[in-house]
Amino acid sequence: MFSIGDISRRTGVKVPTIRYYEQLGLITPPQRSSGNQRRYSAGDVKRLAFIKHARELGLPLDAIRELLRLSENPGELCADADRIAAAHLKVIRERIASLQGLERELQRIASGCSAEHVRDCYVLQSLSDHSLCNEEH
Amino acid sequence: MFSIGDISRRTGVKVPTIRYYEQLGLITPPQRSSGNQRRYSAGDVKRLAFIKHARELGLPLDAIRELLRLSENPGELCADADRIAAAHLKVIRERIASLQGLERELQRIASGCSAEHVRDCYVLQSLSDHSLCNEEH
DNA sequence: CCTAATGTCTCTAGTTGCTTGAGGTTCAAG
DNA sequence: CTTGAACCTCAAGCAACTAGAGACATTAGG
Repeated sequence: MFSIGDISRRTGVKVPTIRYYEQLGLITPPQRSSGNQRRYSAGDVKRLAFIKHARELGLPLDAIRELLRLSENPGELCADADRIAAAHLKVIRERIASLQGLERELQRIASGCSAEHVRDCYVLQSLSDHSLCNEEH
Repeated sequence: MFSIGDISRRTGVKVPTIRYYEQLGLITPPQRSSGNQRRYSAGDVKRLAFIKHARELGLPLDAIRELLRLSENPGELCADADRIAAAHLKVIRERIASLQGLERELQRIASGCSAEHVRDCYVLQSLSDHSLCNEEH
């Protein structure tokens, strides 16, 4: 039996976040001590670690909810889990591509300013005037 | 004199977002028609376009607020504007690097599953067991 | 000039994934 | 038995909007 602080240290998930996950229904309400404090089992720790790991990989909570649901039915086909992972990979790749566009543009703008005063600042001019840009965004 | 819908179409910023920016003090409250509707000047359009462009580049609103303040004092040194742009570029690069780490890991996980059933699913196993990972995250 | 359609007004609440705080109770060590 | 840390609930705050309700304004067509 672990207190909420115990599983927080074990999983790296902060205490208020654990309570928040419980509120969302991602983890089931654990047993309580006689004084109404949460007492977790080893299974609860595993489940929370799963959530933590998935969050570190950037998966949104509703995808995690679905993965948890799947992992509770070991006999089901795992195509759904693969699909969720693949969809998320796609999202991440799109996000990277978009950020790389911004990176190029911002790099160009930020390195293009050789002015001293705000009046001639290329950064500010670029922001004012979209036509100074190379790419779409 | 432009209505809020006019400048929305001109800048691509949605109507409720314009009102939201006014509420935050990013744009000054415009004049009003006799019937209490907002009426904007050409200067307001420029300012809003500036904000839009900066948002498209991913700058947070408080950085934009600072850039707007700078651009109103043309005699000041523009080092601050350059610094804001450079700092944001750094943030973007870090975000890209972090996402690329996730991409590699998720790619590995997602392509490593050749199981049929959830019980043997490599995706779910990887999420349960952090030690199956190659990199930190 | 009237009417209908569209635009605009304010205000509130919802989104995602938490974090922070207030005000109070319980637990564990000494 | 006391003290200090950990825990409890509930509410609100963060970024950056978006969505909806219910009411008023504007404008184009007839």
